[in-house]
Amino acid sequence: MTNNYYSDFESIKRLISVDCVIFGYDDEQLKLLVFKRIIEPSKGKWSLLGGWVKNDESSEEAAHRVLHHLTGLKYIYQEQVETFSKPGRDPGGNVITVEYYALIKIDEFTNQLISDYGAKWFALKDLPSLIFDHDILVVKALDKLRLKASYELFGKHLLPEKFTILKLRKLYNEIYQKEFDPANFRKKVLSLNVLERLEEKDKTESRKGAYLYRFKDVPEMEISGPVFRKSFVKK
Amino acid sequence: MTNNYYSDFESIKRLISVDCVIFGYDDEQLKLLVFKRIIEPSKGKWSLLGGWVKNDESSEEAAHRVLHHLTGLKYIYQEQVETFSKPGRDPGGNVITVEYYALIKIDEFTNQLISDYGAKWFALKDLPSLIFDHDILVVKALDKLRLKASYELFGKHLLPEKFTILKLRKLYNEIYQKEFDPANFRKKVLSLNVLERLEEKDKTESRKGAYLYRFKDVPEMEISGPVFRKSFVKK
DNA sequence: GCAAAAGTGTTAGGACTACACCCATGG
DNA sequence: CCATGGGTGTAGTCCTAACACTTTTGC
Repeated sequence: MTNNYYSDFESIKRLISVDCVIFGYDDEQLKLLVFKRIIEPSKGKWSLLGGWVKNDESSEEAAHRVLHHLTGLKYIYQEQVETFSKPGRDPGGNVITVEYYALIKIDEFTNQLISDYGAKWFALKDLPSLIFDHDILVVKALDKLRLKASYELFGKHLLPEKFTILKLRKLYNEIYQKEFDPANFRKKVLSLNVLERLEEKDKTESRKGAYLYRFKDVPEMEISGPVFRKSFVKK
Repeated sequence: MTNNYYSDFESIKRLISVDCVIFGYDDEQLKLLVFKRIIEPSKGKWSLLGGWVKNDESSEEAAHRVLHHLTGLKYIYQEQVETFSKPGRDPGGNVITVEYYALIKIDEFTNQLISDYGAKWFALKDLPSLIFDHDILVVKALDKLRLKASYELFGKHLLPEKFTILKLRKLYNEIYQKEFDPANFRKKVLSLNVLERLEEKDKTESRKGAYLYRFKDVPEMEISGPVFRKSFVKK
């Protein structure tokens, strides 16, 4: 299928991989899924989920393939972050990596798959040192995540279908490592008009009980400016 | 130098290219430099500046190399945008492209180099259709440019060393395709404290004459939030 | 004097912060 | 009845939009 106008350049072809920074949210903590590497070099050390990009697929497809294979989920939110190509970044070969982050609802898939792969969820602050330049990749993914969460109401892909405003606020607290004011957070979030209140209350976190909300079924939440200004956080 | 732990994967190696969206600002218009393609396929059609990523270099280095070769400039501002890898995106072969945008001060390099390459500056609105997926790459670069210009005072790499507030405002008008209010723009921009007023006036644009400014010599302008809110633009 | 951009001042409104305050209820 | 989160209200602050107004100077 592929033409070969470029057949003179066989010698500068390179291996392409994808690396996935997998975020989950559980136990009121933002967590990352990392893996005990099963191939050399650095076999046995912690790394991000990776995989090769095959000839007949895009990096998006490759990332989706490895994520699907791991989790069994058919839809996984993923977003391209950045591409790393410095020679020597992978001691095993001259590999270019396209980085993605993925958002997983931890409650939706079994831990069986995780243990099969020697994987483990770590809270951000407990994350061990990772191989190669993967520590940098994590920082880049977090930056992108934070940027995204500042431009649109975020949480659809990390929280369960139904959640309280408190849960959402705690997620934001985690992402920005700051305490949002409960009253102001509530008003701001509801004013965005992207949440739908259900006629159901959750009483596990308060005597009074809090309404459950879910994200409205809109194709994409378009907000033409920052959701949260820098000063929206206390102190 | 390179190990070959991955020698089983020779067959999925791919060609990597860089494509550069080159922005310039001249005649009060934001312009793009595009090229008459000199190789097949699509030889003779308009395209972005591209080049192969060699084995011993990163994509950043490759982009810098082709930009330097074109312009003769030793420092060029460039930023990675996104990576495109869909099979078939380049009819000439199975090529993965890392996209960069670059900012050029049009007055700083000769048009000789440009004509040697069959290149031409186009104002955004006059841009012809480009080969492959390059039209999409241009949109992505513009999005990234606009995002950047909303988070920090922008123009250092597009304007001459010395410029008036009017020039800066017209650049912002161009980037956002909107009319900023002269009085408010001035106050906002000066309040950011990143510009230095020179004891020099430019009288070409008004009888009264306007002070020239330049960007202060700070390593990087750190602003922890949007410079311009969405509502900063008129109407 | 007039036009046109430079530059300053002012006012109104919107958004956000901080915090007070009431509500509901399980223990 | 009290502690706790749920939820509402509000004063004050900050930011900015809109626009009036003065300045300067070449023509």
